[in-house]
Order: sequence, then structure tokens, then C-alpha cells
Amino acid sequence: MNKILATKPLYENVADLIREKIFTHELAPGSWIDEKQLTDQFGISRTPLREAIKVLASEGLITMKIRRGAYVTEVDIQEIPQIFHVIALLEGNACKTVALNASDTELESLDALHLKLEKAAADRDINRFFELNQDFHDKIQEISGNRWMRKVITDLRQVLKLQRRNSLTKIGRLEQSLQEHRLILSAIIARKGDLAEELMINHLKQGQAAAI
Amino acid sequence: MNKILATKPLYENVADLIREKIFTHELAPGSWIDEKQLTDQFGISRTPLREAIKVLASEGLITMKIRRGAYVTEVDIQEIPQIFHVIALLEGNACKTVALNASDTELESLDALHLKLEKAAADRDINRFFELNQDFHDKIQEISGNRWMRKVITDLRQVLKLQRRNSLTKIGRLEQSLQEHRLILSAIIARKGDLAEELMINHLKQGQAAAI
DNA sequence: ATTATTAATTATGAATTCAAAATATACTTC
DNA sequence: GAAGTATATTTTGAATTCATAATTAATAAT
Repeated sequence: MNKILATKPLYENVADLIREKIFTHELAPGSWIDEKQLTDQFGISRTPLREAIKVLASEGLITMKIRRGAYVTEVDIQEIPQIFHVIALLEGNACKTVALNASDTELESLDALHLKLEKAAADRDINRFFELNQDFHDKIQEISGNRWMRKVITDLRQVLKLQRRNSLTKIGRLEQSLQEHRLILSAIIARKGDLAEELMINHLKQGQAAAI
Repeated sequence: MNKILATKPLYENVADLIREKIFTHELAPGSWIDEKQLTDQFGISRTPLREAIKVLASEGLITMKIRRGAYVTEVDIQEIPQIFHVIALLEGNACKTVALNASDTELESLDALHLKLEKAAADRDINRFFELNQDFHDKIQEISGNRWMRKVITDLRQVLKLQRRNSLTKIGRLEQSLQEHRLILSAIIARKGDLAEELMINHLKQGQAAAI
């Protein structure tokens, strides 16, 4: 862990590292956060580690039990649809905003992104598809221009990631997802706000169904 | 600061204290968080204070600048409508959910709360009105039953509180707000989901207008 | 052998210490 | 007196230390 260029405070880097471990299930839901183990592994002291833990706790990724340590949050299975519901509401609305307000240049960049997605799908490059899929959603939020909505969606998506290990790997889901993206994009380009919103909500509901 | 009963970790209590200071503008937006000053005042060490600061930063209340300390977040004035937009979307939807799914018992408790609100208004008890007004909104979210939506709304409301010092004090706004609540409640009781949603969104937009 | 009780170990919460960076102050020099 | 440099002070970031609570291991008693 060299610290030649400390562009970020240490605790943020540590938080990133722990997030990674959580998402790869190296730290699975319910498992105890062993401070000693992690400080040894990262070569740091407990101070920045504990700061990182507290930040992750406030994001909902970690649950702290007083005087008995921190644990990776176990999301109650029945809360998953609730989280999806909020995300769908927000992303759907962002989609509508983009359809109604985006500049032509912005729509072009969204279209360009979608083209890459088509390419990845044609190449059967699952990882790249997964990544670009995420980028497509991100791009819509970026264009819609609501910084706070974006932060909320990002945080909630994180919590979701605790649960499912990408639902896109399910047979047929990739192709279906791609098709849904096509429809969303054309609704946006056609400036059909309500339709775009509805399609996005439906797209996310499909994802939810696949995830459970 | 006696610690007879440590029911909460210290850093959470500290975070609460700082939040208070921020909301009362004792720590105004843009002002520097003086660690020494606060540790002296609270009679604690820098460790739990800095943990609290990081949590508040992840909530958006505080902004950290690397190697030059923490500052109370200054919300860009043009972001206020964005935050309102997200809150309106979510609270509106919660309202609809309540109208369509709440049990009769739950509706009764909501009605009881509204009655207290009417009482406070009749008594011209502004502080109590303000408090009950908040409780009414909370209750709707509680009944709607989406824990995550609730957390999101709570966090965003916090950020809003940075900006405006309660808009209800504006002349006439209190009476108008009360009237809006009446309409929302009756739409809910009449089980008119879409109307309840629309009224709630409108109510929040009015609040926004008053706040700016 | 199983359950209680006590002692040893480990983990957590929080204060303190230390090094490096940033800011403020004092001192030159022109 | 102003501008620039050097020194001192403060502040931040992070490691270390310390006290107490929780857990585990060891011992004793039935």
C-alpha cells in the first residue's frame, strides 16, 4: 500500500476496499468485520479503518452492534422489493426528464453508449455488457441532472448488490435486458416522456424478478 | 458529559449534537468545523468527533476538504428544487400507497394525528404545529412501510434544513398548509390513491415555493 | 462428566501521541 | 512601507496507547 500520491483521504480508500470485499462476498452478509485482520491486511492502523466502517454503516452496508463489533448488513429478503421500488420510481422519473429535456448532443452520447452495449452483447462479452449496462443507467441519471437523485440511487444500488450476484447471468435475461434498453432508448429519442418512464420502471421490475 | 448509561456509541451522540448545531445555524453553512473548539466544548477527544464528522459528511451535511478540514455544506441554491423534486416523488408515492393499502386502524391513527394538528393550529402554537406537521408526514411514510424510502426522505430533509429556516412561519402559509393536509387526508381516507399522490406533491411544491 | 466460577485473553471504544502539512507570525531586504 | 523569505504555531491525518467490556480458557465443585 504505497502512499506516494494521497489524492484521497485514507479512510475513503479503505472504505472502497471494504466495499469491494463486500460485493465480491469475500465479506459475506452477516460476517463479522475483523478489525485486526483488516488492518494487518491493509497495513494501516485501526483509526482510518474504523472511520471507514462508520461511513459504510451510514450507507447501510455495515451494521454496528454496540460493544460487539461491526457486521456486513444482512438485508431482509422482503426489503429487496422495497428498495427496487424506490430505485424504479427515481430512475423512471429520471428517464422521463431525459426524454423531455435532454439536448440532442446528450441524446447522441446516450445512443453511442447503447451502441457499445449492442456490440458487447453481440460479442457475448458478459462482463463488458454488465459494465456498459450500468453505464447506460448512470448516463441517464447524469443527463437528467439531479445530483441528489443520483446519490440516492447509487447508495440504494449498493445495498442491492449485497444480495444478488448479478441477475444478468441468468439465461436469456441478457438478451431480454438488451431489448428493453432498445425500447427505452427509442422512447427517449422520440421524446415520449411517459412511455420512457413506464418502460424504465418495467425494465427494473424485470430485473427484480430475475434477481429473486 | 457523564457516561453512566452508554446506550449509544459516543460518535452517534456527537453526530446528533453537531446536527443540532448545524440546524440552529450555530454552525452556519460554509463555516469551518473547529475540532479543538468542539472537543473542548463536548469534553471528548478528537477520535469520536472525527468519526462523527465523517458520518455527517456521508450524509451530505458536511463537506470535507483534504488537508484543510471540514465545513458545513453550502447547498447550491439551484439544487434545492432538485432535492424537493426527489422528496415530492417519494412522499407522493408513499401517500398513494397509504391510500390504497393502509388498514382502517392505521388510517384512524393518521386521522388522530391530524386532529392534534388542527388543535395546535387553533391554539396558534407554531412550534407544536411545526412538530406535528412533521409527524404527519412521518406517519404516512411509516404506514407506507418502506424503510428504505423513509431513510432516503429523512436524509434529504436534513439537507434541506441546512437552507431554509422553517417556511411555515411565513404569514398565511400555516393556514394554507393545514388546508392542504386536510385535502390529503380526505383523499387518503376516500382511498383515492392518485389524487392523494397529486395533492401531496402539490403540497410539497407549495412548501418549496414558500421556502424560496 | 457437566456445570459454575474464576482467571486470562481478546476486542472495542476512546484518549493520547506523533509526523507532516498548512497557516500565521516575525524578520529581512530593498 | 511593501514584498519576500524564514521561523513558529496550529491543524490535520494517522498510529499508538489505555481502560473497560466481552469472550474464551482454565479450574473447581458437585
